[in-house]
Amino acid sequence: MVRLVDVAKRCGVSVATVSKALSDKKDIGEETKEKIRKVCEEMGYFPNSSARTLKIKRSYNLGVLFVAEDDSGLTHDYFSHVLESFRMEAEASGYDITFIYSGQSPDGESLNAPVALRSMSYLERAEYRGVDGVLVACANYYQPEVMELISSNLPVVTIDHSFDHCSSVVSDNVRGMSDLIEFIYDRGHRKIAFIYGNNTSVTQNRIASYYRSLEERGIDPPDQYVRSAVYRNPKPSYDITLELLDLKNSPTCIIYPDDYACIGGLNAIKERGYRIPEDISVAGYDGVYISQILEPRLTTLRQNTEEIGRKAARKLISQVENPKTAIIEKIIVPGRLLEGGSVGILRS
Amino acid sequence: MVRLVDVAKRCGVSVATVSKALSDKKDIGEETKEKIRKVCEEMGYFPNSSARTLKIKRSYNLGVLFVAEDDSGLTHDYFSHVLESFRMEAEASGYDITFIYSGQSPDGESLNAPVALRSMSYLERAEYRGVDGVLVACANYYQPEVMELISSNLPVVTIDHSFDHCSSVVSDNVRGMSDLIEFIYDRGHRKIAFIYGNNTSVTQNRIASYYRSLEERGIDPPDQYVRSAVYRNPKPSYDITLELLDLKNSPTCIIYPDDYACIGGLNAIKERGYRIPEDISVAGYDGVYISQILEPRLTTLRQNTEEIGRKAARKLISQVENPKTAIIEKIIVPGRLLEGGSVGILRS
DNA sequence: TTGTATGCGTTATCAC
DNA sequence: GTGATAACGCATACAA
Repeated sequence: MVRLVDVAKRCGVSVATVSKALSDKKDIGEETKEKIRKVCEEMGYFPNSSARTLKIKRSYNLGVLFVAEDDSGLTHDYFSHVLESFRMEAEASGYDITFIYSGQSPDGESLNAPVALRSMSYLERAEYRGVDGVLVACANYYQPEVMELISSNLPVVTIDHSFDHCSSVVSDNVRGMSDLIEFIYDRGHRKIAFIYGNNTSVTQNRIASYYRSLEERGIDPPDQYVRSAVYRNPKPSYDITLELLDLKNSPTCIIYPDDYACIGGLNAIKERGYRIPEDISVAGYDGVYISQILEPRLTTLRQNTEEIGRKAARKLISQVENPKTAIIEKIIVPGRLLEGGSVGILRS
Repeated sequence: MVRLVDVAKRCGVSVATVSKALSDKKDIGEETKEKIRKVCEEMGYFPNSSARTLKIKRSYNLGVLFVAEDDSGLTHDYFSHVLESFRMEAEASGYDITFIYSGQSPDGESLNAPVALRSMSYLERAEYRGVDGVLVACANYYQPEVMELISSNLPVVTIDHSFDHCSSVVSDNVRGMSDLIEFIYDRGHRKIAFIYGNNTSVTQNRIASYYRSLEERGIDPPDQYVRSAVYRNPKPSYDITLELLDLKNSPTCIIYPDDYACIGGLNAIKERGYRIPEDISVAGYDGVYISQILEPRLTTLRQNTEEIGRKAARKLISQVENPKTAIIEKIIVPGRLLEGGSVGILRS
């Protein structure tokens, strides 16, 4: 590794001059700057981020905390897309990304901790690594450890959940669900069932929006139509679908927690010998890749993960770079209806 | 942030004593150590990783480089699973993970670079961040920038591609394909087509293994049966499937590049009005989640992503921690056949 | 057994 | 305009 002093020697100037030249300070002569830049190029000089961070207390590194309910971690379709977009935007602004996790190994002992101390909380880990800010995406935001991080002085942006004291980027589930209902209603459906996922604020918004959208259209769905299942898990949706199909007053369209869960429904429907969308209509949520390569393509609501990730990165970075003028903000990102072909037109 | 000097003061000892106590050096009294540890706990002390890294030249941070062909990045199913497993193993050993990327933004200028210099190569970025080692997963390993990284002195482990001078963890594609062929053959199929993906060493291994496995069974597949398509893209596989179905001597079973591409095949087959597996059999590759919730479940070869990620982390860390005794090694991880139901039994 | 002093590579403050 | 020099927080060789 070539250091500042190496290029200083080569240029016949002091390290201070080189440092200032590279920061483009105005008290260095233009010719000197030019020469120094040239030599840096030649020698392949880049600063040492640890030394730099130590000195200026800015790491140009962002932490990412993701705690899924089912430990799916990075393999979670929705989050991995958000993260990818977040990463690209952060990178474009010169920031690196480091995962944050608590040192809590399964057995409660951290094997190779930097020092012989108890394991760190998320916040401690973030401070230890000196990240400038943290992106938090979480199934359950009310874990004490997560709350500690969110309540800290570190810039934090949360995904799909809002706190008073911290900016957030949330997918517009209210609008999403109402768009979905509108589309389904307009195709003639009146008996619309909704199988929802695990209890989170996202789910609550979707349920509320489901009821409200139907109410606005003079529909009061029976309780049997609103059922609880599990995100990304086809089995519960499969079971409930069979039950719904067996109702004497069965729905003509079923909305699922998400596209994966919807596949459980597809299997149940196939098993009963019904065709989609001729005999029964279905809709998913998320608009994941797979939903659009199935035949028929799923009617679903594509969440705008690119935009969510990008906005989250921008917000977090602006908070890091302008702490004074940063305002707490809840950014709502609308999704887009993918019409697909799984919701049929109902003639009365 | 509470520093070493803070706990030193509180304990009435010097920073050196505290530092050594925390590193559990044997030249510090047991009572002193105990007291220091207690105070650290109370004060919530944790070291500053930048300072520590600067001093000892070990960051306990691993870089991850992933360059996909299609910019799928983290959203790539196979890699995200490998990475998740890698991450968990690394974390269990006290390592953090940072993404490595070149500062090359689309327009060739890095907007917010630490200093006014040209953008960094992967290697330069890794050195800049001071990572202890790098995991490389790449569609094309022969890019100069990737080669530079792999040829450097930094410990590197590659995924699914081997170089002489650098350890690798590879999925056993030869065995995987032969297991698949064996299963299909044993169910009575003799006319087995193979649609393969983009040209990589992985693909080459699968093709070779396909030919060899058939040859061992006295089968010489016609050229029309071996076709080129694209990974994770259903369209090319869809098109080719139609062509295969229209052959006068059409195959009884088609093997696809991967499970996603296979879905393109399913659609083509459905469109022709054929049933799976009664009229035609199909097999995928990868064993992604979706493949096992479809009906019928796909016959496919599940790559052991957990094991690949875990082994890669272990290998990389051992290389970092024991550079002297580290041996270059190619670790081959076998997959597992998922029988599914998409390959039918053929009676002659 | 503990403390003092030095340096890791950088930036920033102040002289010159 | 440029150059010493003192931090930043930590680890270690060496003194005590």
